[in-house]
Amino acid sequence: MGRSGRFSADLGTDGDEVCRTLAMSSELEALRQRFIERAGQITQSIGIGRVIGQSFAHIYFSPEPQTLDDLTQALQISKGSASMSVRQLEQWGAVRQVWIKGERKDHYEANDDFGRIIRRALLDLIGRRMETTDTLLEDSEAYIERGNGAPRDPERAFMERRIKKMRHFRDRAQHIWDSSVLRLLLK
Amino acid sequence: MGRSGRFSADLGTDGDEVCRTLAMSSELEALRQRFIERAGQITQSIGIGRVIGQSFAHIYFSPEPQTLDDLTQALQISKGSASMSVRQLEQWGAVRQVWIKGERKDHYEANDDFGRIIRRALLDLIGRRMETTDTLLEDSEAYIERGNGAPRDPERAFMERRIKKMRHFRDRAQHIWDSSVLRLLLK
DNA sequence: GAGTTCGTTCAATCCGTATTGAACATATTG
DNA sequence: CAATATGTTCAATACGGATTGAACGAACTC
Repeated sequence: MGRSGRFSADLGTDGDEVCRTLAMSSELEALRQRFIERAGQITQSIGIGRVIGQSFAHIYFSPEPQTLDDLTQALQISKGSASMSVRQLEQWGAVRQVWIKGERKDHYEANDDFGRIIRRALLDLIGRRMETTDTLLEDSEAYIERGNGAPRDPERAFMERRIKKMRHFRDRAQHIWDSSVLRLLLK
Repeated sequence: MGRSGRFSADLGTDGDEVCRTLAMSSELEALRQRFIERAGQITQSIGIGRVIGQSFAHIYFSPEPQTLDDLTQALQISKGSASMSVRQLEQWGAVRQVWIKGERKDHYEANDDFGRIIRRALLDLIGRRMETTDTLLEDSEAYIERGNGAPRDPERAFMERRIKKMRHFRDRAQHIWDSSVLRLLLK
């Protein structure tokens, strides 16, 4: 009988759920809760939603791979939330799906290489934003270029200076971003 | 009469306002608007509110120092918003107050040293967050330390590994933060 | 000192976005 | 194939934080 006993009908509703997380000492469990709560606060404060952080922390601090149902129960969130948060985490490589023989639900375990996770997330969140501002800067430079022989008014000269400063900063920021920050975080 | 003409009663409502910003070519003005809008989008997306970015961009792209009233009119925001955003910008050194002889309103001009501005803002926004997580990590380590001679259960050993990994990452992040990122941005 | 002009504050409100959950799609079982 | 179990989607909603604006205080004017 053993492992396959989970299919016996007499257990009723969700009798198999109790085995997913072994009982922890209450103090250890309290710390675990605090980590989860804190992770939620962090992700919320950087604007990617509370459940993302909570979900990751829950999986990270679970010895066994966790299912969506585990998340809905542990964090008191909806099925939809659990699904979306896990998919986002997967996209950043923060969790990976593991197959457990004989189980139908999807199980997820945490990646503990934080450097890679944050690198991917930052690339995703910030990387694309830099591009969108470029067109505006280029339009401005085109405008300046175009009117180079035109009569000089102070208004125009002022804008020219400001735009050049922006370009200068933008290029330096790009350089720092590309060469330093990401490389440092990775290894 | 000239400059003091602003006190003459016949001008009524806000006749003096028209002189604050010289008329720009409509194309230049359009670019200016796009910069302001874009700045608002950026600051909003990083979670510090839209008006902060808009206010800074407006001041940055104005040849003359700007007043709170200028902001409320140009950005269509309330007096309160203008006041709060400028105070925040001042705290980060993004704008500074300048005194204009014979004027009662406060005037602000933009700092164009973006490196310093961002450095200060990041220190303010992120710096303090790192501290708050520390206590939790320290509590966890204290717990581990305390029970060092106790009977080993796998649950506990697992948590111990995870907490150690967190600590390791946390220290490295702190190091990168302190030594690299801020220094790079500054000069 | 009464009357203005400005800047600040903070409770009330508004708005955007995170979250929900019912409906749907897909896979699995007997 | 019907029945069940699971994951996903997205329109509706709920919630939190941004924004407002009335009330206040401070500084100035006559």
